[in-house]
Amino acid sequence: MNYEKYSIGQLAKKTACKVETVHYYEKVGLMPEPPRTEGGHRIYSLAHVKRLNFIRRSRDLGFRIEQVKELLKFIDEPNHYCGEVKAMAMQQARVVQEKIDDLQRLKSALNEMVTHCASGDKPVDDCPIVDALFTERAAEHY
Amino acid sequence: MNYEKYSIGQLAKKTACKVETVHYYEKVGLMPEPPRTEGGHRIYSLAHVKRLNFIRRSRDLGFRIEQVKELLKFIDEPNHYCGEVKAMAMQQARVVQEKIDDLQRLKSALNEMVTHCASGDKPVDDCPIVDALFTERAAEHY
DNA sequence: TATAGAACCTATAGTTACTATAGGTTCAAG
DNA sequence: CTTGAACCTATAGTAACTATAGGTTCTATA
Repeated sequence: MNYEKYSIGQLAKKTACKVETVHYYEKVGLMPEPPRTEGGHRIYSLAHVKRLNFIRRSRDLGFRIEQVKELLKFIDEPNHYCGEVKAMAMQQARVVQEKIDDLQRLKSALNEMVTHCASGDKPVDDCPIVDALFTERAAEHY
Repeated sequence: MNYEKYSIGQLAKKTACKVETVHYYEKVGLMPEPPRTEGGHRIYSLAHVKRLNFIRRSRDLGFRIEQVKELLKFIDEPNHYCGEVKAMAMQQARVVQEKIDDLQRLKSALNEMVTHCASGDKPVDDCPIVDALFTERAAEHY
């Protein structure tokens, strides 16, 4: 009962995705080349809406385009098991956790700098933040 | 007593920065054009080492190149006060906190998906993770 | 001093995941 | 039938580098 057709603009609106991004996803092979009107305009169906939702959600979760391709392969090809998808999700969770840890360290460093800079009315050459930024880096000792 | 001179390769090693990156920083105006040998090779001094350390550390802390330029302006120009630097560090700490929050949400979403996917031996069309990824997005309701 | 090869030089292209632009065509409403 | 929104393709731009090509200079050793 759902044989609705969509223009690329309608597809984009339904998926909170820009038209140019849909073009781009087609170019890099995430979205298939859809049928066209006589005049050459793309015609999409509900399956395309779902697929684009999948892609956008995966991207939002931090999967890179190549990873999204792998996820889509699991869906497009028969004989794949949920475990493969689960493994990718777990791996992605680990990657995200590492990014969080990095950012936490970074924030601590910034906060510490700010705390040491009590007044803010010193000239810049006396600023503890600037001092900290000039500190030589670990690589110094290679 | 420190009038040592460095080639670009030595500078790069001392700052854990690639030679190409130094070229790049010069091109975009973070590093000054240094004196050259007769043959055209760049000659750096300790001041350059310090400046590059400052740049790299700022970048590591998540400042964008344009922000690093502003920080350097505070240092290069007279009559700036520590407070300006402090304000930028505090702003940067806020930006970092926002990124952390985003990633935390993202990780929760991934973990929740993984938890719902108990066994992993189901075919992909039954996978709760795939289901979740197909879920239509908020923008649907625009 | 001659020479080999490491290090340097410039300029350009590639990376990621889009976004923006230009210049032209088609569609749909009135 | 006209108008203007939406569409089309192709190309360039974004951030912050990294990599490559093709050529020159420096420096250590014979």
